[in-house]
Amino acid sequence: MIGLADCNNFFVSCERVFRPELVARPVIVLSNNDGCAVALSNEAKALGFKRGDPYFKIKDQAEANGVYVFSGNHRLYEDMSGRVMTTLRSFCEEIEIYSVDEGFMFFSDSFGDWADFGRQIVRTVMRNTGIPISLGLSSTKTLAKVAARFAKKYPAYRGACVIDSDDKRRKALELTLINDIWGVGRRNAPKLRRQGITTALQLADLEEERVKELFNIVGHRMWKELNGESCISREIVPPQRKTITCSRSFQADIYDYEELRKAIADFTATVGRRIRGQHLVAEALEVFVATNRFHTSGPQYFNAVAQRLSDPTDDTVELVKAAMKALEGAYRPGYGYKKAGVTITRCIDRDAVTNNLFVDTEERERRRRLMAAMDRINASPANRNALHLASIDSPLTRLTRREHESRLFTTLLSDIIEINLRE
DNA sequence: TCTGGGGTCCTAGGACCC
DNA sequence: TCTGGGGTCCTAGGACCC
Repeated sequence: MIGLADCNNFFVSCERVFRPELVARPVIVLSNNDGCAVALSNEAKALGFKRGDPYFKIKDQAEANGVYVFSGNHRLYEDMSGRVMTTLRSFCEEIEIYSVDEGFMFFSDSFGDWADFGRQIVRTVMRNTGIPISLGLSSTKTLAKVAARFAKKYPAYRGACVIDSDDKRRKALELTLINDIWGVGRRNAPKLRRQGITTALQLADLEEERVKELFNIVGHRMWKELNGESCISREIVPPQRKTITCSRSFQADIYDYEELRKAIADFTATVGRRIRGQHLVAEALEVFVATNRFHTSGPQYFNAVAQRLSDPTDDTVELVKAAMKALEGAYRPGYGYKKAGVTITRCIDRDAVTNNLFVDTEERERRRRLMAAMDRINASPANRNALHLASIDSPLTRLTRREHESRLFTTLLSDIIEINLRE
């Protein structure tokens, strides 16, 4: 049996844990730079607000409706996610952390009443973390996803829905629209509809030969999964990252090259910290800059320039040097840049690197210790970025807007909630 | 004024090799 | 006049996911 545990309106639920008065009230969490709505409570959805709505367009209406608005506090959400996963792990042999708010659970033992067991998991996660989840249980990942949708949609399931017979499977697929299947996106849904396929059951009931004709191997895999044949692999140990990106939109367009250099250096320091945390080194990176794509009246410009590292490295100083070189290639004066970023495009395992014969190993070791010391000091929530390269000057925090940020309730001692006790 | 960020996989086509 | 066949690697773009 495979379970999919999905946190309900996750970012909103995280905020509500520490602001319980917001339960049953409309709440919206915004993306970076307070740009778009990315998480909405059911009450906010009922008012007509949608995921992806630009905040400046809905701001007035949100205020008029008494919607509580938050800037994204991702360090809080990451920590809450860890707590949820820990509880899930205590119920199954293996777990795959699929995203910040979803985990696949793998059970080898059989439990008599799966629905009952599922509800026990849901209740325990709520008790341990304060986060409401929906749990789907079935024989494949794709069917577990379908089940979780039902668990979320219909309160009668009390959080857990099980698809463990062919009858239930067919019924569930009949009620599932093609665009609600995991793996069918906005481009392929219309294609399927043109074939006369509107429900998941119609897709599942196609002849296998017909499926091979119509779709590529992704579609074929999906078809098997819908028919109960599990073929999407479990990823219990997270696979090694292939790319690592840090990019941001800015509050206001940047015209100044020096300002852009600082921002890129800051992004590079972030990917450097992350690459070291995962025991990887970079073989190549890429820097991109872009003007505001919504400003159709002004001149548009986008460019991305790649830069190889002669020696694979995880050293922020080396990475910043390479990024500055790439930026030189990408930058054109005269444009207002709205967005920029850095991607490590080739990550390889640190231990798999063949050392360059001519590298100064003593110097390299000193630098490694310097980076380790810097990471150690910066790791504490209270010291966030206390140490950084002089070229940076923390634009990441300076250049983006976050006017509704909540506190680090779970990781910073000075941010913990206060409770007033009255007689 | 104000429109997110970070990933993966698949496929087609070009470069290159023998 | 006549211009192969087969393979790998890399990259860009598309589609999808959260």
